[in-house]
Order: sequence, then structure tokens, then C-alpha cells
Amino acid sequence: MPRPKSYDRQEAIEKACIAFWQHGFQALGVRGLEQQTGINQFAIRSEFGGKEGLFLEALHYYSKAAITHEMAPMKTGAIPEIIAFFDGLVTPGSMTSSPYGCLMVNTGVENARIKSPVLADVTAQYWAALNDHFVRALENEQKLLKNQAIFDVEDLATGLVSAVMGIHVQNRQQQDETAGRALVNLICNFLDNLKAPT
Amino acid sequence: MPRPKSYDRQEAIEKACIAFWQHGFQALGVRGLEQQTGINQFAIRSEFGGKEGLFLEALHYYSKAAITHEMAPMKTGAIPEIIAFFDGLVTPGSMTSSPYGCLMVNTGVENARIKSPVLADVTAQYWAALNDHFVRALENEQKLLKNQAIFDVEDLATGLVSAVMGIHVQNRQQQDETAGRALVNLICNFLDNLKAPT
DNA sequence: ACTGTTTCAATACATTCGCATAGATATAAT
DNA sequence: ATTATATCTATGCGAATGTATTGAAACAGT
Repeated sequence: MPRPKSYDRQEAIEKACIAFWQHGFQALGVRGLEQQTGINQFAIRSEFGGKEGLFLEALHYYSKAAITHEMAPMKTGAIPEIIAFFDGLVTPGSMTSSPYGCLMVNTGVENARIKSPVLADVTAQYWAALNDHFVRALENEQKLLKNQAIFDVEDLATGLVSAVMGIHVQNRQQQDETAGRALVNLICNFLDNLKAPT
Repeated sequence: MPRPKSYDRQEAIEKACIAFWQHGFQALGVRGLEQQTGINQFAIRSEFGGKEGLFLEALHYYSKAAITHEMAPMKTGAIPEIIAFFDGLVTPGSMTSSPYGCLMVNTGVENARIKSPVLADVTAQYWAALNDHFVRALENEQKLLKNQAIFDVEDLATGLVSAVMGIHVQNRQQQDETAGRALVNLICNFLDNLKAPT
């Protein structure tokens, strides 16, 4: 019997995600959110728990999408899948390549010295997930190398995570979703030298 | 004849630099600046042109310090000097290593989708300077390799800049000035393989 | 001492922030 | 049609923002 909502919830979250991605959390006001998402201010509060609640939903949406669509192949793959992931960071059309960088990077940088522990959790979990996927793929690769452990998996994975951050920042700095290409090439080159011969 | 200023200008800029470094531009209000820098609100306006003017001074101070103290050795050096620079990014005590990351990275991420072209200029010039120093050092290294150009200098330099960004973001994310160590090792490892044999 | 000049402390200002409220609106069930 | 319920549009609120103003304060020169 109620009056129908004037927005689609999922659609709204996606729009909010893009808006926060572009402008950051602080710089985007509730009134700006209204315009860019089509959600009315009342719904932002009653449905999402205010600006920060909507932001959290956006972060979760972004995280889940990236993990399931971009990271997933690395779980059962090896170095080639890692290389494919890095390529995706600077390949137009991939959801992990954007002239706005990465919502998780941007949020982490912005939020580092601030408030919400819950925000810090979401970003930390995201990077942990990425780290895990790298570890998996590297372990898989090591099996192909017949246990010749010539590289430290955990350490390498951590380094790759930092590289991903750098690529995203470069993309955002240049406002060009391919700006991080040089580091991608460097990393892929490096990984290729570790790879089991095909 | 005038009343003496209650602050030292240079000292004030340094304090402001640290404050912005920690909190970011938006999150730090004028009243917070007053407390953390000891500059009175009137002076912020009359001496520095308001909050943004003081921020610009802080950016210039940071940039000049980093260029002259940390990047400089690469101008006449080669890959060993690049490696030393990367080590400095995760070495406590170095001015380029900090649990707050890098003021230029933070500013670039925060400002990317916003306003001030003058802010964008400062950060862009900073990264151009870093890129130049990498190029110089790599060219010097190539001379030692007797013109066996086995790597593209410009491309590699660009990649190294992105790596630096990633290391800083990792430091800030973990609030640990050594968190980017893994990528530093990876990069140094990579560079070492390019180096002329000693 | 007095004066001139500059800086400082305190306050006020308009604007914007996120949030809250309340009356109007739109649907489904009766 | 009427009613019930939930959502939407309007407006308002206190707090915080950066900036502007103004009278008191602190020095150098006379």
C-alpha cells in the first residue's frame, strides 16, 4: 500500500559509488548526492543511514564487484592470471581501470588520519582480499615450479598490492585510465621472469 | 616600530606542512591550523592568503625539501642512487618515509576531481621532477652499460614514479612508514638486474 | 611619555554542512 | 471512494566552515 519508491535501490548504490569515486567522501555533500544519484535526501537517511551509510554501501558494492569480477580468476590461476589482472588496471572498459583511480585507494588516503573505524575496516579487508588472491596465484605458480621456491610468496604478494595502489594513483593523478601502464609493464615483466616456462 | 610577530614564518610553514600532511586539506580547518601551527587566524589570512595560501606554501616547502634532499643524488648518480632513494621511502628518519604517506600523493588524490588548477600544477611539477631525476640516473646507468640500451629509459622512469606513489599509499594505509618495504624490495631487485656489473 | 605602525585576540558574518521535521503525495487493500 | 501506510518535497535547525572586522596590544623612534 505504500507509495512506491522513486528510485531503484541497486541503481542508486551504483550511482552513489561512481559519485564518491569521482569526488571523494568529504567533497561530496548530501545535496550533491541527491542530484547525482536521483535519491532524495529523505531516502538517503531512512534507507541508507545518512551520507556515511550510503558511502558504506557503495564501498561494499565496489569491493564485492572487484573481488568477484576481477580478482576471482587468480584464485585458481597462476602468474598469467596475475598479469591479466594488472593489465585490467590500465585497460579501458575494465571496472578496475578508471581515470578516478580506485575508490578503495582514494578512501584509504582520505580516511587514513580520520574517524570511522568501520571505513578503515572495509578498505583493510579489500586489500587483504587482494593480497590473498595474489598469494593463491603465486602458490599455484610455485607448484608448477616443482617447489623450487625462488621467491617469497607473502612478501611478493604484499609488494604487488602496493604496486596496484600506485597504478591507481597514477591513473587518478593523470585522470587517465591508462596512465599506470608503465608500472604494469614493469610488474608483468618482473613476473614473467619468475614464471614457469610454458 | 611595529609589534613583533608571534611566530617564525619558516617554522610556521613547516608545522602547517606536517598538519596538512596528516589530516589532508579539507579535513583541516582554519581553527585547527591555528592550534597546530601557532599562527593566529589573522596572520593566516594577511601573511599567507588564507587557508589555501598557507597550503600552497606548505606544498612548495615540501616539494623543495624532497627534491633537494632526497632526489638530488640521482642527478649525477645511477641505479644505486635510485635504489637508495627507494630505500629512503621506507626508512624511518628519512623525510620521504612517513606513516602519513606523501603530501603530494595525498593532495593529488584529494584534489584530483576538484578545483584549484594551481594545486594540480604543484603536484604535477613534483612528479615531473621525480621523473626527471629517474631519467637522469637511468641515462647515467646506460652510459656505464656502453650504450647497450636494454631498457627504455622514459618508460621505466614513469613506472618507477607510479611505484613511489604506491609505496607512499601503502605507508599511509598501514600508518607505518615501513609498510611499503615489499614493493621497495621488488623494485630494487628489478633494478639490480638491469645494473651494470660492479 | 607620546606617537605611529603593525600584529594580535575576539567577535561577527554569510555560507554550507548533515540531519531532522512535517505536510503533501502516491499507491494497495478494503 | 475511503483508508492506511510509506515515501516524497519543503523547510528549518544547530554546528562548523572560511573570511572579514575592530579595538586592544606591543614594539621603535622621537
